Amino acid sequence: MPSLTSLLNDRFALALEQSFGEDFTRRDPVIRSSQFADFQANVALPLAKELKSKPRDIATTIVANLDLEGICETPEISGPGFINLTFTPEFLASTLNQGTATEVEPETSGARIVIDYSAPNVAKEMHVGHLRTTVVGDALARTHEYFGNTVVRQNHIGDWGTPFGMLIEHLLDVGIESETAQDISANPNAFYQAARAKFDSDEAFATRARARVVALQGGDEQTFELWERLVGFSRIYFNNIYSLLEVTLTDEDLAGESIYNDDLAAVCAELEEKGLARISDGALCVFPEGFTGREGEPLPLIIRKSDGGYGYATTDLAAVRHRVRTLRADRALYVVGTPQAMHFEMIFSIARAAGWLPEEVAVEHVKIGNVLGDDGKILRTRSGSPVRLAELLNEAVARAKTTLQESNAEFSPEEEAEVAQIVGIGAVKYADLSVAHDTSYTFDLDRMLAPIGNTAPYLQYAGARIRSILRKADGDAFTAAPIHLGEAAERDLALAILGFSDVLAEVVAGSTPHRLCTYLFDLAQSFTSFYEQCPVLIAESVEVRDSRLRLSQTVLEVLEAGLGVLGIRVPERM
RNA sequence: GCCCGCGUAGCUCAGUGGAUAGAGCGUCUGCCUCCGGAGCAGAAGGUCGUAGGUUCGAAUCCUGUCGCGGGCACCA
Repeated sequence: MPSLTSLLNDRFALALEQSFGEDFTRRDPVIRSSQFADFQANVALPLAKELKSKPRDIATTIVANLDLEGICETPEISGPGFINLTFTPEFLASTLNQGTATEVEPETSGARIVIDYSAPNVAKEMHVGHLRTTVVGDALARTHEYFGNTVVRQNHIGDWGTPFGMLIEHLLDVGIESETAQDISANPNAFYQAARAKFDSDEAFATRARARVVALQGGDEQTFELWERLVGFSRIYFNNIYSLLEVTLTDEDLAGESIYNDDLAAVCAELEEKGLARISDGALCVFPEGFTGREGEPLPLIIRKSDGGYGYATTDLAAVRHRVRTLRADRALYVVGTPQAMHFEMIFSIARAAGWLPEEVAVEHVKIGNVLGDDGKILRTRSGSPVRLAELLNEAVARAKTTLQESNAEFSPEEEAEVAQIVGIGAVKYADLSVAHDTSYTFDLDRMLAPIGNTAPYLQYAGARIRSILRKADGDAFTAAPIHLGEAAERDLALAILGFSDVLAEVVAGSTPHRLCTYLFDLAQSFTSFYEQCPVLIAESVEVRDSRLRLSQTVLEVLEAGLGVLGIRVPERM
């Protein structure tokens, strides 16, 4: 489906050239936002400075040269520099009749996008903090794929480093085949906390743990096998959560810290060779330009600790290198919490300086804001521990089920469970996606599951309603019928449908899934409004009925595609 | 102390230098003889923290200031 904004911008570029000469054809697009209702074009901005600010005259000149025959009503100058455009129903209808609304123009797609998201820790519980990076990252991955890009998912799990000494020793203590060990895959925190407690209180254990870290990093075979067992238990846990969340991550996407172990020495050596790293207080450090610490002194990124060990900074540098060199990224997204902002600025800056990150490769820290409790602090349970993700998701599904039971619809137990899953999980994911990813937001399960407002259930309900209509439509002869847009509500709905490709491109360009949420909510509202005003199945004629059926079906396609790239399903009934 | 981010309706949040700053929730008023009322139509509600500056035009850009959050040497 052609993008309405690019169509208009082409026409405007032509009019600008005819009005003021070639210099103005390569200006910024005139139409920037996709506010299709009361389409407004602002033409003053790119010209004001050169033309001594006579916006109304400029607009008049442009309108005189603007050819929108068959697309819009006569353009109207509605203020200084403002041109009002209204699409004709015929143009909208014929555009809809031409093709598929969910089709994407392949011009800008085809890039390789590496997306780093989720990143839980081995032998640790996932909490709400992981929820957002997982959900947002997965939505971005799906959106890029839908858009036609190749996505390489990277789940940068915490599977390496000092905690593994104590975890492995604890595993040996409780027995590799013991129930306690198996329990990691269901309840990892218990295991981790037990190991931690022993490490803090038992000096002999702590000594063993430290020795075990050395053995692990030194490549000791038996230690490595124990480590693999631990990771294996956790993998089961991760996959259970991912499956509950309906997230696309698989074992093939696992790219934990451990895989960079063999690169760390080389990373350090290369930085030293290039004169970027030097020893400071016994540690090998890089001092990237523009970063200062507490006393205004240059701030180091420590790439090799004074004890010879490596920290996460080195791992992240190795990861950048790997993503460009081996994974051949055109663009890399790091869907990671906001507190890491400075860390990644330093990493990216050093990677550029070291030549690992060429100019043409874009890297982006997609900052994930904190999830807060209603006290405005990071969400925790009453006892002060982070909220367990599994519990939270089960609660959402349980509440969705209760709502279903209170509704009029009759469900079989299987169907009820299925729909509760779709709605409950969809609600949580949508809540994470519908606010800008970098702002922190207040967690409120009741609001997420509300059937009204900008929530997943509202959108799903609109979809289920359309499905209900289509089920009763008795055949699909209407799919070949032409769409006519007689009513204002129909025209508004058509305009909403045609905004899909623009929004999708915007989400891909700016990593902003919440824009898609806003769009879909607006679309669903346009549909319910249309639904109230325009009878579909009981329309006055077969022609109108078929036209409206097809319009409804198109809305469903867009809703499903849009929610689909967000990782949310539309139930058959709810 | 320095750096980064935020401050928009009672609440939760959008807002890409453009018109009279928008949604949702909550509140209030209407609407089921009719395809699914988990809905729809409408109303009230704002000195965009604050003081300056740039601009034809500022919630948006710049400077100061107040408040909140986060970060700042061997954890990740």
